[in-house]
Amino acid sequence: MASDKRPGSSVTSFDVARLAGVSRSAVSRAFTPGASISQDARQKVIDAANELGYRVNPVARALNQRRTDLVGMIVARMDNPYRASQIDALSKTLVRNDFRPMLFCIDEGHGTEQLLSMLLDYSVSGVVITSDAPPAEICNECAHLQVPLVLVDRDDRLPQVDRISGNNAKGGRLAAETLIDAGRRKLLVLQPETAVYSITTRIEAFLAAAAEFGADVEILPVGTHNYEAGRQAAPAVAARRQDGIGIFCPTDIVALGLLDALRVGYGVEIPREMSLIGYDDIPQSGWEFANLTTIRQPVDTFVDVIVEMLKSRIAEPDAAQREELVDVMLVRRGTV
Amino acid sequence: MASDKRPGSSVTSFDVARLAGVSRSAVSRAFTPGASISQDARQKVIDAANELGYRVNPVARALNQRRTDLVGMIVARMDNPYRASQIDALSKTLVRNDFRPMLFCIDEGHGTEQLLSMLLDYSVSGVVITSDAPPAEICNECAHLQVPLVLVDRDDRLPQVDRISGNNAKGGRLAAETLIDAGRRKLLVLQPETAVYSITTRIEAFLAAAAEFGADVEILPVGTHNYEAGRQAAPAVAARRQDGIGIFCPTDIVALGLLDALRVGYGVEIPREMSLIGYDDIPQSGWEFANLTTIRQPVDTFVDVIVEMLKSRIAEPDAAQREELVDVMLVRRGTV
DNA sequence: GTGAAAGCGCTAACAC
DNA sequence: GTGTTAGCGCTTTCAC
Repeated sequence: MASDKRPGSSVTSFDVARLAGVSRSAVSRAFTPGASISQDARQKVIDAANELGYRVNPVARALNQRRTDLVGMIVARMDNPYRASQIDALSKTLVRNDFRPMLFCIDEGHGTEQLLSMLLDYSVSGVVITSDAPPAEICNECAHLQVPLVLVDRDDRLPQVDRISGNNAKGGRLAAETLIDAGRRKLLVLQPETAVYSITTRIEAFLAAAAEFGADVEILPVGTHNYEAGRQAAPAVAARRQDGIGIFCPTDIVALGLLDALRVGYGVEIPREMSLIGYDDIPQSGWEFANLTTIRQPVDTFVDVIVEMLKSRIAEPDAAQREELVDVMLVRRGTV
Repeated sequence: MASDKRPGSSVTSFDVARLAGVSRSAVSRAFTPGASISQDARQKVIDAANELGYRVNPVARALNQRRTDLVGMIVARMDNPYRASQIDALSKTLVRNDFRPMLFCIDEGHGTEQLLSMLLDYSVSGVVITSDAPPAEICNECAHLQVPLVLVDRDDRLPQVDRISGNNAKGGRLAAETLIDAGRRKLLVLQPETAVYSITTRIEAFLAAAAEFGADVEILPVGTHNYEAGRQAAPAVAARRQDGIGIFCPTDIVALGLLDALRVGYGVEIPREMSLIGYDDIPQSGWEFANLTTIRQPVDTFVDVIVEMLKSRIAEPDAAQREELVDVMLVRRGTV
């Protein structure tokens, strides 16, 4: 039988100790993995705790361990469904691993300072930055204070700051190969001016592969990476509909804007007149209107690795910086 | 000059007190709005604190106030862009109001028990439930433990549990009026089997208004409320293309699935052959392929009210239950 | 392996 | 107003 009285109420380790006939230290030890306590004592404590509905108070524990179970997630561009799905998965995985996710959404490096204090003041167990433009200042601060930090799709290389990204190099090359396999010899790549590490890497790999295959590549700058940016590129792209081009958009959301505007606004037939490939495999890419061929980044693997990294660094704060690459795969649909 | 030494480090109220030449209580008071302290003393404390880079330790504070600044956000269906935008906005607004958002994503009432403990153990300042199927058990627990709770688009009526929803009644009626104004006399509404309060209310209002205007209405059940459900309804809807129907989808994401499948799979011309109206105004509804007429729920107003409710209830835990309705508006695009 | 005692950093009563 | 005194509930030396 569990808690009989107001649950979550003020039953303390003291109460449990008394009922179990042990000291408060014993209670503490019973709930501390790896603590030095006899099997017998532990069982008595557990029983008493169950009877009283006791659970250790994480706030009190945090106060003297100077560490909470909180993990800060810093994220920008939540309007990109890919980000939303990352956060969704990450939140669930953190909880499964006994962490408590805090969510900080930012607008491109805005409100950073306040955020920084917040995280540090709460002595979080770790921080995950999944943001295009996270202030380097936070990264440095965390590294400095020994707060485990995982950077997602970022290229900052700081000692003891772990990194994870999709295999952008492979993805970029895959995109080029796919377009070339489809017979496209003239290639076009949309490059957001606000391009960040992951996108830049994809594009570089794309260019390298294109060069290798002897294909022509042109770069078309676009404002940023969202639907609107892709849409606005449509006139320039439509102007080249005679060329039988193959287009690479380093983010699905941009590809979708372009694709949509191309078809609706210009009646361009894809893939008859041109081929298009995106990156991320967001749900919308599978929608009928889009049916976009793209490169999938497996979100679940991402988050599993993130949490694993967090845990290892908590265990070994001084371990060498780690860097993981998550495999990507081609998702063939109808635009190539 | 701010923190000069390791910031966020172990500078305590004691250090500040010494430097300012006051007691630790004075320091505490200086950082407690409304506390009884002289302007002079406060200033001395503030100065000393700045010099030392002191910030009150929220964990320690939480321990004896038995309340943190944490607010739990419980959310399901994060894959719906409307939800993602709500969370994005809510997270930002909470931070602006000195709360710290924790995010718990759930899969339709899964993993609830663990979640409940979490929130209570951390003595959160409040909980916001933006989830189609949040376990009533959590609601009861919170109400019982005096944890401020705001229900978004839910109909559970518990004492001291505040509620907020869009004006679904107005929205449903608006949808009907819009369709009828466009000359549609035969109406069709897609009703998810998993329909929840907000959706049910919209549909009821829609039906009532339709009846009032003497229009025919048929209800088409669909599995749930996501893109796929809308898509699967396409054959049944396409079968009625001769009838010049006006369709109401109580959620944009469903409308988009239907619309997309109708056009791509059946070549249905909208709004020539039929009219379609959605609900939520998610970004994708403004995309070229969709250009969906819909009912907008202003996310910013939503979150402002949510946070305001949280604050008032923290101030007055025993106040009467409140219920707010956020106004909605018609967004005319091209599907009606 | 176990208990006693001493905090973690802060706030809340209570005198003054 | 202000300082003193006690805790908040837990973990952690340190003896045993």
